[in-house]
Amino acid sequence: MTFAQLQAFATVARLGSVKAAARSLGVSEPAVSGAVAALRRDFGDELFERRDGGIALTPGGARLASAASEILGLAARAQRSVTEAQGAAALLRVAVTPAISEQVAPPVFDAFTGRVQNVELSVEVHPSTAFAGLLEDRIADVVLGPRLSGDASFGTESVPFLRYRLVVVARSSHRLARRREIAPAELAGERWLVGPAGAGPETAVGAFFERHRLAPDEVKAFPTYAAAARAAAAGEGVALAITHTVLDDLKRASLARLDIRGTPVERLWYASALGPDRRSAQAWALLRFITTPEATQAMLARSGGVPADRFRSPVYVTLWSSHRLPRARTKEVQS
Amino acid sequence: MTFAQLQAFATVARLGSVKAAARSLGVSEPAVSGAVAALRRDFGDELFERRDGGIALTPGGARLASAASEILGLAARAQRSVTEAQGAAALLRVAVTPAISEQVAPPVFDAFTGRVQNVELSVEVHPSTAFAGLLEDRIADVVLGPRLSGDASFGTESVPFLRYRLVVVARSSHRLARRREIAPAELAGERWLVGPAGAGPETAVGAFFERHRLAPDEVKAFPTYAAAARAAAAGEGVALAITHTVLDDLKRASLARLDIRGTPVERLWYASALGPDRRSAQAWALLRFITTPEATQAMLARSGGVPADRFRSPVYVTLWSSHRLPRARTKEVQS
DNA sequence: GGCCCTCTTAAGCGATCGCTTAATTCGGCG
DNA sequence: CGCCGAATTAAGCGATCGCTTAAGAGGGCC
Repeated sequence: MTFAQLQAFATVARLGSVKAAARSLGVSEPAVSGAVAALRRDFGDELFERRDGGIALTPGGARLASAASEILGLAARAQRSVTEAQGAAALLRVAVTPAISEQVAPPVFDAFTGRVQNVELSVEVHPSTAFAGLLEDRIADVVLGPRLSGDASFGTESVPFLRYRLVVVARSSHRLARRREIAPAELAGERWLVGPAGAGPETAVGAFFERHRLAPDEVKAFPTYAAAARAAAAGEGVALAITHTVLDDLKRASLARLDIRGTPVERLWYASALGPDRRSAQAWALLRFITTPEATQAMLARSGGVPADRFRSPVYVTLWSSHRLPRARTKEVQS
Repeated sequence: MTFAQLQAFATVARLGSVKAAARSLGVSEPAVSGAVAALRRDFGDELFERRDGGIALTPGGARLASAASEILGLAARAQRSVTEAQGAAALLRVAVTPAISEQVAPPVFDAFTGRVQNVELSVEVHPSTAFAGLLEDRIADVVLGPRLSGDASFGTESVPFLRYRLVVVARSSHRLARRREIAPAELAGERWLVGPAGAGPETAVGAFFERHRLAPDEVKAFPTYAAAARAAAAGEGVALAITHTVLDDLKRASLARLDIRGTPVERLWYASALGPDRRSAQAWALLRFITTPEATQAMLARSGGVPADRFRSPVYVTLWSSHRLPRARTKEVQS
């Protein structure tokens, strides 16, 4: 698989004809046909077949066409981005959990880039289970989320940067809203409204379930934590929320805190990076900055929104891409 | 630029040493060094330099390392995805606007995949300005959003699938909440809360501004439309909202509709695809389905959330990637 | 300076790429 | 059937790839 082959196939898929693709690329027909033949061998898939005048992509061909477009787009972007980077700002790659992405990242990164000169941030959203690999593979310089667990933390350093409290919330008219000291088991029958990360064991909700041996039969995931809280306010169920993000709703009584025993749950978020000797100057700066009162201030200020122009900056945010980390497998990838 | 070269460089960046990378890849040091040298020539960037024992990436090198990881990951995923697709479901690639993505896509796609066998959906979020190119380049089979404009619609077919109304909303205690027949100009001084698409001319908000010659000096963008509505309920400003998504808030009076002259604004969303002869069977199916009462029903049902397991399915969602569409430029990309 | 370690350059070699022209196969159509 | 357009296969050729071994080049460090 080469870039030229992908380019040829992508063009064929786009134009729906080998002949047209050859013309468009300025080469002969067999050149294109040969490139496609090579891909066919590689993938063991016909990719497309002739069908009444035009061509019809096979399922595999459709996937490859999609991937090829993406890869070529990325390659072209890389070209631009590298050449534009001559003497430009250093790139600091940060990975965060979905919760942090929504609830504290925008203001704190805003403050950071305002404070530190010559840094450009790239933020990606990943499940915390991937964090150790991201650091080790140098795909991220800093990760923000729960502390790296046990053996995964080898060679890394974590500093806590924010303490937060989790409470169970529901609509004010909820049957448990006026009760005191409620046993966690009473929540068993509830419908749980969770964020985009779901309720897996690596999430705060999952940990809460595990701790209290809850196994709710109804869990509904929302594309954002704000949407989950909103649904809770609408009476659709209960949610585990970070206190300072729902202060307003509690005050306005559109949400009520359920007084579950064992809550509020206190937790810490950590900033992690590789060891001091394997860490860029920018990573140092972020680790220093994120523990300052200024950063804490920014995170606790009720946000949820960012200025329009800044939000539209070309920050690449990938949600739940089922992204396999690249391993050293030249032969397979390249073949 | 070849995959092998990218692999070599990514490994060097990851391990912080040419020697270690060579060992890891199972080749000699000059092999790795040579691959990096080729990239250096291509990009005209040093990529990294020796720095006290290890190496330090240049800004360009950091960008390339990041891009290389992504490209290799994508390539590996493509391998898997194509080989897994043997006799599998056909892939239907749909592009939607941010608004549709949040407010109608989940239930309708849910209903569609439940109805139509043997289809796998891939949904990407793009600004509607990119739609014509996505169809023409066969990156998307169907796009959902505003009608394709004038010359961009050549060779395509659009069918309207949902009529919706936009109203201006604010907190119930807003100074304009009890007024009638308000002149749009009175909104000039307000702070506008908009969705992730911002307030560009291609958005509904932007069109509203233009129509009434409003040029608000304060526009705040939120990562979701739900968050913007929530902020409006908190009194942070006014928002343009789709009526059926805020029915609950209006009923509970946590939001009030402002009776601006010219509102409600009626608009239509269209499903567009290439002409009938250049369209896959799956695209046909979606275009047919999306105009059925069943689909309309699904879209209007108040949602905002999707079942947990389905949401975690490997649907690739890209938000505001500043993704350049690939053009036929073999020489440059491949060099 | 001398030594070690790491990265880079040089020279060379087989395999593959990417392209060409020419011939062949495939499918629809009168 | 015979024709035609489109796609593929075949054969060949120069350039590049990707790798090797061998020989420089550039720093720390004693």
